[in-house]
Amino acid sequence: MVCTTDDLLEWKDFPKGLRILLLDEDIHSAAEIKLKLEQMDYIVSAFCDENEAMEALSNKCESYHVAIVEVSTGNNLGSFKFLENVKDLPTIMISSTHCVSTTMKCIALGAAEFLQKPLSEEKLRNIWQHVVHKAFSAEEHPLSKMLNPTKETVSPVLQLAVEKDESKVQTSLVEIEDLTRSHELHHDQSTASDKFPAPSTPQLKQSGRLLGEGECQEQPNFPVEKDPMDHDGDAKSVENSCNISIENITAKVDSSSMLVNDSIKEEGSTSGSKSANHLHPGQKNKDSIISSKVEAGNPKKASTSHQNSYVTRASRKKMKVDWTQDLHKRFVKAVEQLGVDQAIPSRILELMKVEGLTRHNVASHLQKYRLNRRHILPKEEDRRWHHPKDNRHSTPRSNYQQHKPIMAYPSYPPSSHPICHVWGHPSSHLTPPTAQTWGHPSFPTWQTPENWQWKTFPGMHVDAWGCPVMPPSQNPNFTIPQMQNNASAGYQSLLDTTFEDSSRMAMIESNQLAEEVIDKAVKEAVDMPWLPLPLGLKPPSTDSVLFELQRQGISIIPPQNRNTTWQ
DNA sequence: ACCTCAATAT
DNA sequence: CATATTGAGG
Repeated sequence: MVCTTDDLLEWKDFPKGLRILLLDEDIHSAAEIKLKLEQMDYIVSAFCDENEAMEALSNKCESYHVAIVEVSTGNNLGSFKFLENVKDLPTIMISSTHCVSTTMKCIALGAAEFLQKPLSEEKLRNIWQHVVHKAFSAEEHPLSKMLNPTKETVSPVLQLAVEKDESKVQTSLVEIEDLTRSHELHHDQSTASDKFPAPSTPQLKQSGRLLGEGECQEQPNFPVEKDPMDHDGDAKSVENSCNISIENITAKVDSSSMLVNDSIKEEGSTSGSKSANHLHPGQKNKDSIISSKVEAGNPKKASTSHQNSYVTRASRKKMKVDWTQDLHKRFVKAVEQLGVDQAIPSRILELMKVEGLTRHNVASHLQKYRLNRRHILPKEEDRRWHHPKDNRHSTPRSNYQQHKPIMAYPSYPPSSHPICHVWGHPSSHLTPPTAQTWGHPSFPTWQTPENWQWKTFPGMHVDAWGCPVMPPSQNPNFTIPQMQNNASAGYQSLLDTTFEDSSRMAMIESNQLAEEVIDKAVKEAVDMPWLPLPLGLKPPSTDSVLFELQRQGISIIPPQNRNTTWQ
């Protein structure tokens, strides 16, 4: 995004000073257009050579707000190339010939608009709208892309007068007309908002979630992300960055939804608005707008930001984040990347790279996530640890085990490669065939009960909410004897002090990871006796185990073990 | 400033 | 009833 909404809000006489990159092979045409644009107080850099233009772009990436590119009959390729390379920039294609297919192609490639020469002043005057559009849709509200741009962009304005009644929208549109006119006189921030809807940028995003929240048995989980590249983890990120946005977040909003919310977050909130909110908890949400109150309570702020006040305040509507499969996948990925115990909302948020998602959303989700883990893991633990037979032999330590593990996280080092996810961590070669992960009929949406159950299987890497990596169809009861005898055995020597009765270990529904868990726990207990025992243990990922083993100087792990283990 | 937990809303 | 959001406390 070249221009943020904040930028816009602080932009005094907005369209003026907009920096335009103009690319037209015809030097005369270029000069002509440049002149016109400059008459409107735009700042124009004209280029006749696309390479020069692109170079200029790369040199000072951020210094253009919009690009105007001529697509001449002879030079389609160059223009397209340029277009594809500047996706960040709202780009307006111009041409003297009218060709539908060319137009379509341009639009498909991300052009904001296609204008036919000659360019009237009318046409040129409004190009700033694309900047605004970009700013809004790209930055603050990726969500908006799935809504009708017009309606939604208008909404902040409408909110001044309208609650949530669609019918009133019509009437309010009139008001907007007025605003539009008045803005011509003095451009203030209202400009941004009232004219915003204007650009008729086609929305090519075809995906979007059509399904409400109903059953939708079909193939709800078919990766809504049309992004087949996703599986490569990160990397990739063409010019589109790897951020996901709209498609994967579904916000249920009423007509007057969000806009620029985020101004709320940092400065906007301050003490003023916040206290205002708190003072009247009674009416906190509902449909009431709190704008006036806020400004009253905070005169200073009001004065400086009154123009954007409605932009800021109008967004007070809550939007509900629908944690789709993909979102959740990202979430889990992030959490694992950080290490379950070190995963904090802000970091997760960063890693997820989902625009429009707030820290609160993540925190909330994290809360649930942890809750579920705690819920499921102790049960697992109980099953494993609470073998009545052994009570007699129990050392103080093992007595400890009887306490219900409440705190959750073992502190094994974060694994750089999460092993497998239920819904697939496609980058992992260990991932089961895709048919078994997501997209398969037997694995419907993550919201469906099946997926939401915290089934765990011994030895499986615990994903998401403590779900096993493997689809249930796989034999859940497999065991891995080898590990016990090899690495684990050596490893165990470190632990003898604590677990003298290895017979008990054998009894434990022997699977490798259970062993590892124990080993790990005991090791920590041994290493750091002053700390309370790690509670709520879960099977560590293979990576972390290997890491630990290596750290201990044990690097002899027959490769076939891993294969058999995870196969 | 942020994280967590608990309460509350949808 | 489950899940998301809001609010308060650490």
